Amino acid sequence: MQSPRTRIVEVLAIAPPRADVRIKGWLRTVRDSKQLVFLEVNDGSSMASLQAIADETLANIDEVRKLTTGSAVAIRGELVASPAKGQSVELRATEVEIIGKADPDFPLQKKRHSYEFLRTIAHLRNRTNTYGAVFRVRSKLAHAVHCFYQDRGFVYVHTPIITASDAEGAGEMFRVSTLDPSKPPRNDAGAIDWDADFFGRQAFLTVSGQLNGETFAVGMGDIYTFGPTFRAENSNTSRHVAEFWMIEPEMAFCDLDDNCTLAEAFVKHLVKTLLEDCTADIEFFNERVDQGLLARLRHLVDSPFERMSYTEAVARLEASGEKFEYPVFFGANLQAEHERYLTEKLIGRPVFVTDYPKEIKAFYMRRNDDGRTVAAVDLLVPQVGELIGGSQREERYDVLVAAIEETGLHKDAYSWYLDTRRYGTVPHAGFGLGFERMIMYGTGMQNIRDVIPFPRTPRHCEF
RNA sequence: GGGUCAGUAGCUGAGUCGGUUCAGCGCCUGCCUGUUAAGCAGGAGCACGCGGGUUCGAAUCCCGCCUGGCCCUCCA
Repeated sequence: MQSPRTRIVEVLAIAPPRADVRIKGWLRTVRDSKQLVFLEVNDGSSMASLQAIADETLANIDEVRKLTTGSAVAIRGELVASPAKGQSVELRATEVEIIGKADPDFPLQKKRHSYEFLRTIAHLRNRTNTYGAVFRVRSKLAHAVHCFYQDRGFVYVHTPIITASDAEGAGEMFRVSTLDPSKPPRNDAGAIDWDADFFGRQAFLTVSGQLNGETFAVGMGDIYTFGPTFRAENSNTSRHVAEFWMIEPEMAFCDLDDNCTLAEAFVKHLVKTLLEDCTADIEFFNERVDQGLLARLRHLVDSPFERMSYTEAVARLEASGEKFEYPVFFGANLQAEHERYLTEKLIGRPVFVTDYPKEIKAFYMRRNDDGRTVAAVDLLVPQVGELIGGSQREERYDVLVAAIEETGLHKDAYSWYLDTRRYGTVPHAGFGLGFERMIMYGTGMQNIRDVIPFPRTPRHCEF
């Protein structure tokens, strides 16, 4: 059994003096002189490190003196008020155990590295201030997601990662197969014989748990999913990854308006959690990453999100006089430049855009009475763009079948989905929130590859 | 997939009207100091992404390729 340790976040909260404090962690820096060696130890439990002082009374002081950044140590000593500036307490070591030395070529220095470089050492970057903070925040937010829904009586549903529905229209999918790609079995017609594949049919990684989630909502009431999602799009941008996490609540007896209300409460709850439970980390981001962060987060919590229809959004964009690369007109997809202008310039905070033309949205979205729009909603936020996409679902069987056929899909493939509209159908709605994009918004980090531990993007699947 | 910018020591950058590469940090050695991106002195380390071409001579000009960043498309 290993000897006990106290996490540094807890040690820093102790009122000195306190004898026999034991910590374990990794050295952020070592400053040595003739009599004293200053060891800055971080164990990931907090932004702050603990300074330990070793002197010549230690038997292994010569070894300690030569310790390099990145080495793992266990230190035992007395926690005392620090006589020098820079820290309120420090650990006067009576014992320094060298657990694991770091080779001198440890790549993390005591100075700023570029995010690009740190991505190439994603296995080590959690040992930096920035990424340590990012991943502590990520963990807290994940917990907050569950708290929010569990407190409201939502049921957490584990929708499948592997799916055979290949036509949800949410993007390119990764194929899941056990066939040998160099010599796949062929049928008489010469085509690949998917019947011989593992599932006896084509299978893919899910692009959304929504359709499965819906089936649970219309039976269990309010449900949510929270899991990985996959898109095989060749997207090379700062806000797209091939594997990301998404939260998808789905509510029975719920319309688009209720949907927006929940989404707003959800986002605000996550931001409140950040402000209350991640204070040190958020302050760090506010100082070093995005100076406007704290003000923006506080403002978000206090003010209602804007809501406007797509029709109104188009009208306001047209009236803005702004020159856009892509023209704005009813029926056009809102481009990133339009969305950014809306939320950053025109509104200045998060905005729900609702009721899009049916032609540019998915088949399952509820047809509005005007005959030309559907009950869809996107939540646009400054810096990040689209944070949430959702809709009220088409609960009317005939209308849904017509929409499937209009889209050119085969209704047979959706028989299980259509069953929910045959057996006790009810109005229901839901949305998907991109977890990484939420973290970007909450931390001010500008690249999605820097808020997920090991990002998967086109041509990148290291670690 | 399209566009655009970039690729110089381990890292961050400087250097280009073409003429034997620099600085800081890191690393090694020593000194000094309750230090804190410690300080001081010394040292090792890069022929400049790869391949062609122009030239007496190219990191610096031209062509191709590779890699990365960003933007657009896709969406979360």
